[in-house]
Amino acid sequence: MEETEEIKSLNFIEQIIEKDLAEGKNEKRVHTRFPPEPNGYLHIGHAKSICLNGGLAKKYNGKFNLRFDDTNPETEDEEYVNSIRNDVKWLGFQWDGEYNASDYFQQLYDYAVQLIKLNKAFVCELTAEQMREYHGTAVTPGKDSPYRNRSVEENLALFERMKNGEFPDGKYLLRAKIDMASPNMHFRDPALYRIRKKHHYRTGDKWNIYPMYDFAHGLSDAIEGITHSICTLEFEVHRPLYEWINNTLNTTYRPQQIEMSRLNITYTVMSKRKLMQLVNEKHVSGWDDPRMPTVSGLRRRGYTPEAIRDFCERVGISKRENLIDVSLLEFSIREDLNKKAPRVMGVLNPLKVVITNYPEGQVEELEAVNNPEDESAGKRMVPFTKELYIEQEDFLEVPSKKWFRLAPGTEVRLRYAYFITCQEIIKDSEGKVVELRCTYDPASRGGNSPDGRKVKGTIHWVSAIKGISAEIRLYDRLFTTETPDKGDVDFKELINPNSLQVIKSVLEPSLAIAKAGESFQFERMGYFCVDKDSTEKNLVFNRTVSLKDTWAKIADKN
RNA sequence: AGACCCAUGGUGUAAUGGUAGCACUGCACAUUUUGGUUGUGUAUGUCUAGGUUCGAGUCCUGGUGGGUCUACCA
Repeated sequence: MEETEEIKSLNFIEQIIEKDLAEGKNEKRVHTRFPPEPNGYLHIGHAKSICLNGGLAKKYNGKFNLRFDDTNPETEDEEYVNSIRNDVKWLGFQWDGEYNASDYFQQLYDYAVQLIKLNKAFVCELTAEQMREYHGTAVTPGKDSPYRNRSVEENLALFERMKNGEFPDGKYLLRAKIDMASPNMHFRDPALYRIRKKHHYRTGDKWNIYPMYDFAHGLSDAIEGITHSICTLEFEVHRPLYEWINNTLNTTYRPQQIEMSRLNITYTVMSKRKLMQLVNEKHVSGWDDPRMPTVSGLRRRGYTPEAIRDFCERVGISKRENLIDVSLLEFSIREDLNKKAPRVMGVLNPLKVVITNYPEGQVEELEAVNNPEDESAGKRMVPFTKELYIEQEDFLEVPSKKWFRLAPGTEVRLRYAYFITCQEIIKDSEGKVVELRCTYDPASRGGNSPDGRKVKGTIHWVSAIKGISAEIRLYDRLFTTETPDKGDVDFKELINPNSLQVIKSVLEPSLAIAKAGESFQFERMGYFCVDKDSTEKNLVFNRTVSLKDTWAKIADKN
């Protein structure tokens, strides 16, 4: 046990933590946090962050906070807070403390006052356009604001009046006094507080000024005693400012910001802004549309927390740009569902089969295994009748040499039932095959012939009279290209028009009592779960993911 | 352009100066009452040029390529 742990390699963040621990840094504490802004639903990139931060706290016997980074009253909302809590919990993580940046508004204000007193901040009244002008560019230094040398007293008075709501939005701005010539743009007297007379979903109308991210985030981390503050790569250039603020204000705790790369997955987009657009412009049915890479969408699609955690583990932690093949996500869910999902038979696209030598009106209950991967799942009975449905794609009038399934004159096994042989094809006026006449071998009951005769193919089936109908929603990737948000065309033009296909199918009767959220493997077809739209009268299933289909690959090649 | 960051098979990630490994994907075979699962095998890799060293994916320098920043968003 001890040995295997030592063999397992550490990611770069774990290496930093173990070094800190070894050096006795932070009183040997590990305290992480997940700091979402409540302005959208969580996606699988957030899930990765939750798994990392929550997992690190668990691994190093530390603490893990959930903190809503609610410093922008214009975009944030309670609805998002609730969905975020729900998603984090569902993923299997329990936070030690739940906080809000808005809990610290008074402390943050006091810190700002302190900064003014240290002559490290000033009230500026340049307009946004003027600011841009004074800001300089990457190659040219900026210019000092003409308001930069106000007295401490004047700054204090102005800042207080900003707080008291004496000025309109945008009139004044509290800025740090650092260095307008710094090559790091974030050091060019960054904005700390802006006037925004907006109702905040938690603090109401109490505040007329709101702190900016750079000011609020590092201080919130310090206030909570966070030791390792993990964020994504785009905040790398903010780190000197993050440290400047905590060092200048001489906070008790000095959390360390560590940046890692974002998660990207092929054939989807992973930015809240773009996901929001898909929702608002009705390209999907909502944040929880099963095609969305949101936690709620994946959940509705039938993904399990275990599969998502496994995926987040597999993608790894690093600082390079990456693009994870969506097949890795599919691997994780297949692996989990393969162990757990009960097997059933469902015919997606039915083709009628009449067993000509089977007694009219007879119903036999045949025994079927619920899960070959899990003996404890037990067995069930499936009704067999003279008229059945099989999958349209399991019959081919002119088969290739590698075809194992049904064709004129060939024999196949009906799973858990009988060997049948196709004797006759019935077509409609357009030449489409609408019915098959087959004979069965009564001696092959259960699926084995006493004479040892072998069949190459086993296909699934459902009794035509005992089967139940259901709506099945088949999902495909939401976009037609691997990286819809790269390149010149607008990502919405790359939406896959066939990402949702709704069909009417027929399922074995045991599924009549399936509950919303339950997952099944429809043998040979894939994993399906009951959608929340499902009712007793109209069963609705989502296809979570198809099974690996070796035959489709062979067929594709020809 | 300036600052910062990154560079290992198709993809992702290990190797912490000493045999380039693992996973996904692909391909092949075996097993199979799911063309599923499982098992076995296999293909493909250290961006480049120098340097340090007995020895470099790892350290140093230059180049190249990619990313980020230049919001009163986070």
